[in-house]
Amino acid sequence: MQTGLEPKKRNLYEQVYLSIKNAIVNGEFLPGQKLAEAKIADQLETSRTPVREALRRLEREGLVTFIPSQGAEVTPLSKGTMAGLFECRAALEGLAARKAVAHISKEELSGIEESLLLASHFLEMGDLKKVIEKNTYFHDVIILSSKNPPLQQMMEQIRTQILRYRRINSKIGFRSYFLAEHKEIFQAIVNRDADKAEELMKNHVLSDLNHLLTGLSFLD
Amino acid sequence: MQTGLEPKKRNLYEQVYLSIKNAIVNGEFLPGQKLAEAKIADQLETSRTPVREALRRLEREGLVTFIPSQGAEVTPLSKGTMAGLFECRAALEGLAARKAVAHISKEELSGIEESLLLASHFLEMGDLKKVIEKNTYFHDVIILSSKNPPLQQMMEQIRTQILRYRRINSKIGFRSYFLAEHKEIFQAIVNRDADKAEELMKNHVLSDLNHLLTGLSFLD
DNA sequence: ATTTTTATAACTGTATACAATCCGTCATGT
DNA sequence: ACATGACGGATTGTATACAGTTATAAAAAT
Repeated sequence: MQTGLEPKKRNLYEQVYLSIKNAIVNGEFLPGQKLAEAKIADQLETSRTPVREALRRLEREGLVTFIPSQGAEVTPLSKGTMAGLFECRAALEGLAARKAVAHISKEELSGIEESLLLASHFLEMGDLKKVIEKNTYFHDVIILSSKNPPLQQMMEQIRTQILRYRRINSKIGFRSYFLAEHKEIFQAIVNRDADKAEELMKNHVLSDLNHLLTGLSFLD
Repeated sequence: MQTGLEPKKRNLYEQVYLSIKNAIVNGEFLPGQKLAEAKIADQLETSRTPVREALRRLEREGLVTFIPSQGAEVTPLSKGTMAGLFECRAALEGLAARKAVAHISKEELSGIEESLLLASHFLEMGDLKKVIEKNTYFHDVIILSSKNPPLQQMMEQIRTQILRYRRINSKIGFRSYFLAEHKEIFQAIVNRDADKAEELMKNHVLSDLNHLLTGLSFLD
């Protein structure tokens, strides 16, 4: 629906998709909550059609679960699912690190190097937001430099799902040694040691899982 | 659309989904072919709505690609994508084998053992259809026994995509030693050797990739 | 009081109508 | 001859109407 006053937007369904996605990841829509199409369509001042499409796409990403003839609900959270997601992430991101050794470019490498320095800097400054940003960038580059599109697509799905688990216990600070681990992985890639890069990345991810698990005692 | 004569079907969209999926995997819809919603809706004697939903779901599984404002097309095939898919499969199915060591049940184990014997039998008899069936069963059980739902879901997506590449060169017989590899993996699981099970499974999958690549010289 | 039945409301699933966009063709001008 | 632009057809994107199903709750029966 276009009122004519607002700037014209193409891809209405994309907007709807992003709105719902944010609402879920940020916890405005709670796990298990029912998502009635008409209600959401009203809220976003659009019709049911784009909402349906958006919900289907979110189902694809695991954020929404469809129950036949009963509609969609926000996918519930569980420790078991989280562990499963992290195991997959460890396997796939380990693979990404391995492939990165062969395919990463000079520019990508120096991008990582710079981000590591900046992360150290922001960590000293206590700017956690920026630290997380650089942390994410590190993983972004390695996944991209794997030059494996199916891998990238799967990792994107996994990461959005994992984000929900991070958000619900954002109280937990991050592990102090994650930055040292990043530097080690970086070194392994620079040294063209694929086995080591993969192994370090796997452990890094699984260590992240353990850290997160300690803060989620109330789940399941 | 219901004529009243046919048996009543719920989940019309499910039917549509399966029809299109089969058409793609079996090569009736060719890679790159444009999929006009209205045309398909006519063919299947339904309306555009279920077709749209089915296409979105197929997009999720990588069989269909959407180009904004231009609709859907059958995802093209490429050697690069195939290699990417197999690398992911190797990583994830390796993980599955590792987890199976910890989680597989007595029944699942004897199920595998029996299927291996049957496969040997059918191989001697030259019943390739049955051999492939037992082959698939072997992988099914291991993936299931990983007891990791996200892993299972991803593997399902990967396997349907890979199926397309198998179909286009079904001329290639399978490798004679795949059965021996299955037996080795089975032994590693029985012996509770997680490292070995993972390693063997990875190599098994990558060997499958190499075998398939030789028959696809015309791709890309 | 508890259970069963029935009616109604709410919602999903499907069909169709309408609007916006894209693509190709043909005409016009240089 | 070639580039440019306007028109028309086809197709996607969106809205809405309608049908079928499920859930809810009130009424009836035990």
